[in-house]
Amino acid sequence: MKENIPTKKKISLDDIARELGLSKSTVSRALSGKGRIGAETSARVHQYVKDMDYAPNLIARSLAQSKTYNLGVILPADSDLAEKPFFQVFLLGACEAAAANDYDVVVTVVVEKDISALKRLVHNKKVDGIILTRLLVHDLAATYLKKTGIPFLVVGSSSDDALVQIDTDHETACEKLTSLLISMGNRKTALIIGSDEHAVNVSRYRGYAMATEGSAEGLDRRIIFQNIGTKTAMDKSVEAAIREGADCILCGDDIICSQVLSKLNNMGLSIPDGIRVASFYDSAHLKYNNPPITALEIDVKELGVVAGQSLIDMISGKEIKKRTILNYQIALKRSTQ
Amino acid sequence: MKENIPTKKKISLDDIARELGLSKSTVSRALSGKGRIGAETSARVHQYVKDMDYAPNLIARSLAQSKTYNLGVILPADSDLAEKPFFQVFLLGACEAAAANDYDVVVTVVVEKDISALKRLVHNKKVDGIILTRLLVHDLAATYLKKTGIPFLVVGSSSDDALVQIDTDHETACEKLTSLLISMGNRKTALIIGSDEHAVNVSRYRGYAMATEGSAEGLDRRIIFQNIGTKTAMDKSVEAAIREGADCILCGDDIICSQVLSKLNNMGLSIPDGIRVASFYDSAHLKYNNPPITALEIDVKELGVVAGQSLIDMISGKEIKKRTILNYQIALKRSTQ
DNA sequence: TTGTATGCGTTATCAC
DNA sequence: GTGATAACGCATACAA
Repeated sequence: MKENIPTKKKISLDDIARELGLSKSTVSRALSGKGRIGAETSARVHQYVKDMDYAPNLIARSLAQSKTYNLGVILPADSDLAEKPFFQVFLLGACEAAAANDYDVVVTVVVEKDISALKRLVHNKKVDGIILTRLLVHDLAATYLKKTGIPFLVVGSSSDDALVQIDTDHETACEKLTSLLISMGNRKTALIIGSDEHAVNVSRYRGYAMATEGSAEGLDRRIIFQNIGTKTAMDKSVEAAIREGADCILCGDDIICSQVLSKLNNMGLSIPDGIRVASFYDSAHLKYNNPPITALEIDVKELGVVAGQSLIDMISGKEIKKRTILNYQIALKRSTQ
Repeated sequence: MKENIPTKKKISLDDIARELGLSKSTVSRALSGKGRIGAETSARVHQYVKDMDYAPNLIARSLAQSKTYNLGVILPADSDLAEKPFFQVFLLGACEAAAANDYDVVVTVVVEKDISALKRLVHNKKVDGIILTRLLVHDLAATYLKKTGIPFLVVGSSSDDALVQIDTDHETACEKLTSLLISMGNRKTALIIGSDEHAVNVSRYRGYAMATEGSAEGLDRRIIFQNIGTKTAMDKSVEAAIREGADCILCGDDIICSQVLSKLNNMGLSIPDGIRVASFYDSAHLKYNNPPITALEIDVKELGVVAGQSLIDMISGKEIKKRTILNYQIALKRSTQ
């Protein structure tokens, strides 16, 4: 009887073995390449597998090896972060690295004070390692993961040597940008920045402080606005900065910057004539603004790729650097000229 | 309440059974609740499990049941979409629905013409069902998934009855918004919209066309700009719209809108006095603009929740509606007054 | 109600 | 080089 109908039936190692007159283990070795295997046998198996479009059952492999070939990426769901493109672009990068290594990415969401979803993920052993995409100064997730012993890394900088870190050097970058702006003639450079519970904002603040402390005018607390989260707070900060005679406003990130721009526009201040503006983080939010905004440019997707690859290396038992620093660029635009 | 020290030893059904003088299957039934089980036995098992912090091996369960308890969410990585907050917020919603049902979310990335990552995901059987977060007019991914037989649904609207769809009724929404603007006195309402390869843009265009065709002025092709993707093209479109005497510009989405706003600002046109502006999609990009922008408001996170829950229902064999339509709101703001 | 036996599809450890 | 066979941990049809 001729069978022209392609059989949809899932085919297993057993089937292949039977069909080829071999044993399961031989077929397994032929496919994995591990252990000794005859050249001709291996060729036959590979040919058959290709012809029949054999799909190994990864679940079974997982069970046998106690490995999931999944990476966990933890995203913050706090409302102020939910729309930040950083996390999405990072995720794309991580997916790219994962796919290149035949891993997949499992996404889990946490909020600052509730990491139950993360605990569930670990408890269920659904991933071989975890990436924390944002680091808090007091980070529940990082603290928890350290105790579990599961391989993980954080995107961000910390003085905790127990953490494997991948980050841009925000502190140095912000210091350089701030210094540059001061050297360009801005005497009173204000800072409007988000929550100092976020490690990245602490780094940014430090960079800004280093630069201003070294300047002629020195650091002026009256034009520093930290923990700014709401539109109202930003508006007030801008007003206060102007009142104090700021000639330049540095924004902690892209979201803050676009709201500052809106407020300045509202106040009838033109950029760069009325006031200069720059941002410590770039994104599409700012890219097409008129005038273009001076900002730190970070290759976030690359950050995701590097983080994903590094985590896979950790899982594979390779030694990796405790701290990986990626490059940035200072893009001077018309907003500060 | 004392913190019990996490026991490192992995404990299995066998261990519990031995410890309690029961059999594996009894313990299994006690935990799953399936089949008959004595009340007292069940209580004993549950108590023991709680005390010992037992974590069932989900991989083993997957193998036994041929179920992964994973949802696949397919994200587009095309550069023009990579930073759109829609996908990120949707993903958060999907994760929420998944977590509520003890599922996890596996994210995979595709581009328009390359769905190899999706194929790998399906081939590897890493998920029980799939959500396509954007629908193209000629959608490779949807076509492929139909052939595989795996449960899946699309976020978007299609005339293909074979697709399970979840969407906002963009067509009606855009028609209503356009009609409203016309009725408010805008005689020449221009449209600047993205690729008509995206199903959503086709719907939006149809809504716009329906409304303008029914108006006094009728539909004017000279103020319709489709397939606009680059900043340059947007600038040119805005210029052309103004040249043709447009008194209002409708933007296909938030990204287009923010760039249109930038261009208008550049041209010295004030809103709403010089020209009116509205957008077919809202986001944080627009939320804090000054003046506030009239736009369609969609609860994207809720869309993600509904999509996730619906997919789980499909997987569970429940009958679900072929087409689920979610609500929207027309938010009239100062930009069109 | 509970226990026994078997299957899920691999990988790994041995002999041969 | 190759082939039985035992894990891996759970679910389930069937027997008791």
